[in-house]
Amino acid sequence: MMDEQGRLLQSHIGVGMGALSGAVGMGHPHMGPPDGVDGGGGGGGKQDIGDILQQIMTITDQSLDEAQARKHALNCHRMKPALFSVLCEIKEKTVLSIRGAQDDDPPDPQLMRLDNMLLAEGVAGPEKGGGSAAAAAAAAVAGGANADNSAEHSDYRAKLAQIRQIYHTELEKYEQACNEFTTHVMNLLREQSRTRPISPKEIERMVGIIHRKFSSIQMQLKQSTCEAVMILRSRFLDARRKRRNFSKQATEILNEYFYSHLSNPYPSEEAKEELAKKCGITVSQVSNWFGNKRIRYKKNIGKFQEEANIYAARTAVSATSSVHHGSQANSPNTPTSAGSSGSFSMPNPSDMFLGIPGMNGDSYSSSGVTPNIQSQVDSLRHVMSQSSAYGDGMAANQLYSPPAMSANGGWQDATTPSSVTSPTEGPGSVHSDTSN
DNA sequence: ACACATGATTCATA
DNA sequence: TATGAATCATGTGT
Repeated sequence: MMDEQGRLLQSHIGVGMGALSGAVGMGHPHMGPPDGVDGGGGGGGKQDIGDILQQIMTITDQSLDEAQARKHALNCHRMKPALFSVLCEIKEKTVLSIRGAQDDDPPDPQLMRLDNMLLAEGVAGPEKGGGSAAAAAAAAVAGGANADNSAEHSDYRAKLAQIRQIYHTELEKYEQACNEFTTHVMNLLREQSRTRPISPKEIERMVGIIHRKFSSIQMQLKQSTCEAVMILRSRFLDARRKRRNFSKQATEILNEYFYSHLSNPYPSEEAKEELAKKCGITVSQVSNWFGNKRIRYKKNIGKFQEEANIYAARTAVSATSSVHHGSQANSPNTPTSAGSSGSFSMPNPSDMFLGIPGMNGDSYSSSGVTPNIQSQVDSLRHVMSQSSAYGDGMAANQLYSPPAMSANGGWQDATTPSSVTSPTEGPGSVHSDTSN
């Protein structure tokens, strides 16, 4: 094709010069073509074309004014539309063959993914609703807890809103820039289409290219927005980074259970679930809590003595209200662990009443003892151990050490295989009735 | 700023 | 797989 064009030009070079000036001079809209070249003689038409092409070729050599005038003249030339369309066609063929295939744009799966995610996160989509929905979802993922997450929620929401705003601002900016640029290019091309072969189709294609470019930029924006949201989410959800203490109430419930099952502080799955429900935390949080509690309690029972007493007394009192002796135990004295330290400090205090591995037949694990009784016993054990002047731990033991302890051989014995008192169990001895 | 409390995670183990 | 132990990382009180 180009060859043809070139030949066309070539063959007419030097021939048309004379006519050129004429044609240029004639270029007024209302003026007809120079002479009777109308559709007439084919040779004349060819030469005409050659002239025009020549003019186009040399237009850049002209001074600005001259060129402008010539442009105008050319635009008004009667042959212009035909020539233009031919050139467009030629160009179309060459250009299209180069990159025509890629025209159809399949919906980029990645872009769709990003869009979906942004929508799900509430960054894209409708105004506020999405954001809160996302926050709620995040909270749900966070672990069902709800009690006092509101502060966190608002924090999360605020940050999300920030991201959202930036995202929209940027998006709008891109959109606007894209539109501006598109119209600019379109105008430019339209303008240029007067002097060079640019078909509407090509303009369209150009616009498509521009849009693609911009949408790739938008994709980057979306991608980084997604990343930001992800980071925010992970920070928000990563409880380790942003640890929140459980509510006081939850801790109470957990402690209550722990100390009332001190002989076997291993809640069953059901128990965990119930505790989780009561505390507004997850089962795994309950497990964590008990895991930590056990190990920490065992590590330093003295430190927990007071706490143990409190809870033990509490449950004991509430449970065995009928029995009239727990009261003294819960006396808020034993302030410091001094009391406990007395006898328990060095060795493991627990040994006193726990870790009675050698006990006779207590083969029965929890199965043998109802939880109620057991917890009861545990509580009382504490109460007693404390109330009865520490030096006298034995007494308490003998009175209250429950079979349950031996059941698990004393879960805390591992560290302190030390002495073991004989825990004669008088199941009956201890007011086992009421449950906690 | 510091030490301590505490929930979570990791890894080894039975 | 549940647990113990060590550890991390943050919250909290001083």
